[in-house]
Amino acid sequence: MSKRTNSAKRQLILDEAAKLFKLKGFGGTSMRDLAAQVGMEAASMYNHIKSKDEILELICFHVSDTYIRQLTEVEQMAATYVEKIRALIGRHIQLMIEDGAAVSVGNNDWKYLTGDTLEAFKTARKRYEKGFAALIEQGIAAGELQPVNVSVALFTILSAVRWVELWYRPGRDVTPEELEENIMTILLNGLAK
Amino acid sequence: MSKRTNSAKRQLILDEAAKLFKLKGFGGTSMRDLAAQVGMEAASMYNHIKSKDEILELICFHVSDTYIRQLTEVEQMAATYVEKIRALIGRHIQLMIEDGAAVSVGNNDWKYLTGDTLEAFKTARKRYEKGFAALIEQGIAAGELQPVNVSVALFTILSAVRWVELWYRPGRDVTPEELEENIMTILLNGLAK
DNA sequence: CCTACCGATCGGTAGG
DNA sequence: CCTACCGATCGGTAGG
Repeated sequence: MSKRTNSAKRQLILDEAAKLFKLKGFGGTSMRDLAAQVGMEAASMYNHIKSKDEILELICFHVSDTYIRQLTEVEQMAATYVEKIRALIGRHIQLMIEDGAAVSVGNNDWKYLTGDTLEAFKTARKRYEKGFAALIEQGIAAGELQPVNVSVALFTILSAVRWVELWYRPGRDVTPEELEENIMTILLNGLAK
Repeated sequence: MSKRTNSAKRQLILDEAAKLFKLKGFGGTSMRDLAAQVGMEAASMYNHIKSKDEILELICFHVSDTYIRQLTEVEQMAATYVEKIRALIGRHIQLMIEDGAAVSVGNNDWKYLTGDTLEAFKTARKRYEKGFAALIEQGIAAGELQPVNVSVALFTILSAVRWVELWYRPGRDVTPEELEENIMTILLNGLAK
């Protein structure tokens, strides 16, 4: 039971850290800020985590692991390339709605990682990008997609979806379903009539 | 002549600051880092700028002023809404190619602004968003655009374009013209055939 | 989980 | 434009 309590505290620290990093950036968040949010002294947090850097690592790799798992799921689907891309974008949006703070850290604060950890994160991200790019490339080759530059299409999609994490709140007048449908319409069918 | 020299140094400080903030974030960049990049001691920079916060302000408002000027230009064009939106997206991409570091700071580090300055920046950004949204809304009303949610379309476009600042380098195998054309195709005509 | 504290580094100033 | 330095705050540790 003490173990369950400890790991709950640890998770609380990670969750609050993600929120603060999103709000003020990794560099703009002090361990004293975080401690106040969690409800303990800064020194006490070191019973649950090793360092400020470890917090950043855990959040970043939680996000990149999730992304890669989603890619693997979609790759194994029996579907057209358009359907696969649609499924991957959908999962992307879903993750932002469910875990926006962590995604924000993985998008913006990963650059504060150092050494091997930084390299490992970059590698994970590149792997995801390559997998996504392959879907687009095959979709073009199969005649399902417009013959655009693959890199441009990839980053336009990944980027187009990013604002959700900054914007979406449960109180919005747009439901997650509408949101997903609207974004999908713009990216796949275009805004113009 | 001494005035010209001084303001050139000041500009150099601002340019190097934008690059460093983009690379390491405002919170992760020290005045000593910046001084080393500029080629003087930290203390000496205070002959050219008032504070670290002033540097951030100058960069952020340079960007927001440019955006608002571009919006005004486009609003005064005699053209269809689709053409206006196309023109505004084009200017957006152009600015990122020409002044990517400053745009990055205006996108990511504005949150380190404080007090009235922070409020003024938020107001400028909101003004730009409202102007852009109005173009989309009128485009839908005129039957030129798909009847999507205006906020979703606005942020999808603004966001879709943001990766250019992270990705574009003169050495890329894509020219600025191709880049613009490809992004425009995806956003306006859609990726799917 | 806290009090007390460490060395390092921060943004910025004084004085020349 | 530099040397020398300020008070404040940083991430983190010792010891209980």
